[in-house]
Amino acid sequence: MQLPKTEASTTPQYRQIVNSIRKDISSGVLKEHAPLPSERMIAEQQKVSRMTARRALEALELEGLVYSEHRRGRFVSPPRLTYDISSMVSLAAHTHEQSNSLEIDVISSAIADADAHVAALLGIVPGTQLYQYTRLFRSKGHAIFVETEYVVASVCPNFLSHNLQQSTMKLLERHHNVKTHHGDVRIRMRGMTAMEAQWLGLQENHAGIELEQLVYDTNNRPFCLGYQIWRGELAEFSARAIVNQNN
Amino acid sequence: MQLPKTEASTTPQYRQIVNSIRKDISSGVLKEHAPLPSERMIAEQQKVSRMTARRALEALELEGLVYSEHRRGRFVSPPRLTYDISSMVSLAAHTHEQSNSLEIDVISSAIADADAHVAALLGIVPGTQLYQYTRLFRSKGHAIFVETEYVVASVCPNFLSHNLQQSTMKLLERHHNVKTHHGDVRIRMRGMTAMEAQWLGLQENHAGIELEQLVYDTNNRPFCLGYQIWRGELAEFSARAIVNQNN
DNA sequence: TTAGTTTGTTGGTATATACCAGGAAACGAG
DNA sequence: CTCGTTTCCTGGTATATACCAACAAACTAA
Repeated sequence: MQLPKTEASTTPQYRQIVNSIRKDISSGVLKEHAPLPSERMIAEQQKVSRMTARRALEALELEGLVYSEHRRGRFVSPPRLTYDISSMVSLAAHTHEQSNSLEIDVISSAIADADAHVAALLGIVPGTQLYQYTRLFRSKGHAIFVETEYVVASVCPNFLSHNLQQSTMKLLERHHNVKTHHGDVRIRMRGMTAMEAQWLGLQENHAGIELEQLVYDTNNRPFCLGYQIWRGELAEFSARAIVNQNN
Repeated sequence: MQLPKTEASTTPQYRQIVNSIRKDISSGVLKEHAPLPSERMIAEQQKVSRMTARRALEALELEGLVYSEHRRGRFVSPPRLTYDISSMVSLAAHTHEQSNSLEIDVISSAIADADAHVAALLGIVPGTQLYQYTRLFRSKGHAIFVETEYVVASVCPNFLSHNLQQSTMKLLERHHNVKTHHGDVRIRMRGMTAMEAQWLGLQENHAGIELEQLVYDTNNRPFCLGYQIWRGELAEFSARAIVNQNN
């Protein structure tokens, strides 16, 4: 006798676990940043092997509903933070308006020589002096992205003596008379390096979104290059494309 | 006697395999769209279990260097396709210029009633008639993204009688006198649904990037809502943010 | 009270094994 | 020559097991 193909028999077990947890999240049984049951717990309760429980949790991570902190556990993702690309140069100010207070930690800052890649983008000769600094951005205590910026040193002497826990574009405008005209942004998905993952308290290869920002001054010369790597599940980017100026 | 901690002892095996394959890709030993060795092959050659080989390949997928076609094998990702958000309304035309010929398959098209979510975004009452269609976009024979669009029916009677294998914005402009003014775009990372994965020939939960596009006419009324889900490893999005119009 | 240690938790890595389902190419009969 | 079948290959799912490393909380000695 042929058994009818039910949901239980055709849907992989790990998928069924995914669906059940997803329901708990959307229904509010599990709230944002709440810890999920551990791999071993799920395995025991759902009577599956730990590896199967693990697959389910990893699928939820990829969906963006869940994030994992290295060897601490998995937690429910909060609603995504929307970052408006148009306001890129004043990120700190922008998010402040949204009342998503952004805390900034300076991880490192140094004077460095431009390598071939950075030089090409900034339109300078390799070896030119740059200020290079890396900062970690948090919202409500939770790390969201890491940014590394390269600024041509000649346009802003003694740049690193300033407090970098603020919008550097504003800083440049105020103290170095550098006026931003526009920025070119590129967005792509990629896994995180070991370093980036460590900074964000995640595990290597966590799915992230990279923003490459090349900022031009009013003379149409690029003076700043930035790379942001965002936790993919926590971010969302918005932009406006104008098609017809003259209606 | 204490052994010194070498790369071999501290780096996980699967990471070492990742590094070795990555080298083969960047050095050109493995060219774009070339098949990678199978899980079983790697396991045998590198003397690891199949699961370890699998982990390595999955890590490469997440990095974006490799993609997997459902039960066919894994292949080297080609260079990313850059999609300029500013030119969103004329995607087909745009990519044509880039000589990345874009082939379009219409998966479905129908008349439907707006649900609450779509209605809210389009600023109409739920139940309003819409044209809804789903299209698959390919470049050089390889599927890149799937798009579902919702167009308010009243603005373009008999819309579906046209050939949808072209830019629908241009079509609306030419035949229905709908002039696009601007578009609001949102970009986020998420895993693919079973349906989307099937359309793209991938497996459920493949990491993708979703573009939500809300298109406004010159009266500043939204008339078209679109959702694109891109294969994350193949795409890259560019945009320009203007900060100071008057230099 | 405080600083250090112990213990139990978590996820991370790894092996070996089994069977299933879909794709592809070879084969074989018409 | 063409159409269907067989066979082999692929990744997908699943189990059971083991040990490791990082974290946290409880405990313990100064």
